[in-house]
Amino acid sequence: MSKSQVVVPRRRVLELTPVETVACCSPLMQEPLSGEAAARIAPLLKALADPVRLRLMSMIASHADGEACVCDLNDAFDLSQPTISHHLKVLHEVGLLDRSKRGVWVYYRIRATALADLGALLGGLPA
Amino acid sequence: MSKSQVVVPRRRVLELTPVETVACCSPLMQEPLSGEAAARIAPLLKALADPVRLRLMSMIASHADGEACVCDLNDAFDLSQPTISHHLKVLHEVGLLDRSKRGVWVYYRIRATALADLGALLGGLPA
DNA sequence: ACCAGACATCGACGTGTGTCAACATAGACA
DNA sequence: TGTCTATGTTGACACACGTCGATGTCTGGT
Repeated sequence: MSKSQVVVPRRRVLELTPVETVACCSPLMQEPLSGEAAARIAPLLKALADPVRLRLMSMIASHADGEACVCDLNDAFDLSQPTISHHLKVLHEVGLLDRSKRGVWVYYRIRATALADLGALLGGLPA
Repeated sequence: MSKSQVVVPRRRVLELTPVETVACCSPLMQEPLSGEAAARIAPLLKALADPVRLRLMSMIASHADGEACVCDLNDAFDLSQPTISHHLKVLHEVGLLDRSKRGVWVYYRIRATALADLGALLGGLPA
């Protein structure tokens, strides 16, 4: 469990992808969400709220090394390459996927903390 | 395949709200999601992937007794009554909210297991 | 029976979203 | 240089979605 993954330190004040701003919030059930908090979290859920993107996340996450090449993902769906590229972009823009280019190939990797934070927010991780 | 997509995870054969069919699935990261699994889960996330509905869930959940009257919810937003009613319907239809009418008033209640299952699915909580 | 209040439903409008074909870009290699 | 392959981008389309005003449906009280 010591795999190299970028992982962010605790304290940041920078402009970050939306997912970075979620970890702060208490579980959904504890107290009413502010309008701003809801506006920050909703895009993350919206990014996941698509069957194709859900499968993409799942395929990337369960892939060896936790990353997957676009070429592999393309073949797994009966959709055009631009469509897959679009979905990956959506997931990347909200901060759920990291993107790294090696040679001609592009690899996507899930941000472990992102899903964990979202899950905790919904399920109320007992900790 | 043969029937409609009833797909019983365990023993249940009833017609159930979509949320009932989620609990069976292993965390997102464990193995690639099947097309059908993704198609079942996505609507749940889509229901939550809206700032207003997120706040509605949060307000209901954090309310005393875990339920809230529509009249209270209406006042908390700067939206028309039909709009709130619509959002509540969406959440109810996917099985995230229970609905009970007492007198003239309608009360909505969170399905605790629903959010927990979703959270576990995303965050990997091994419940 | 009637009226008033609490919610739901309907129809319509503007906007957002998933998808594709066509095109653009960027490495690798001869 | 030029060509091939892997991805991203653009423009366009149909469809879904959030919102509203108007209307319908209950229920309780007068």
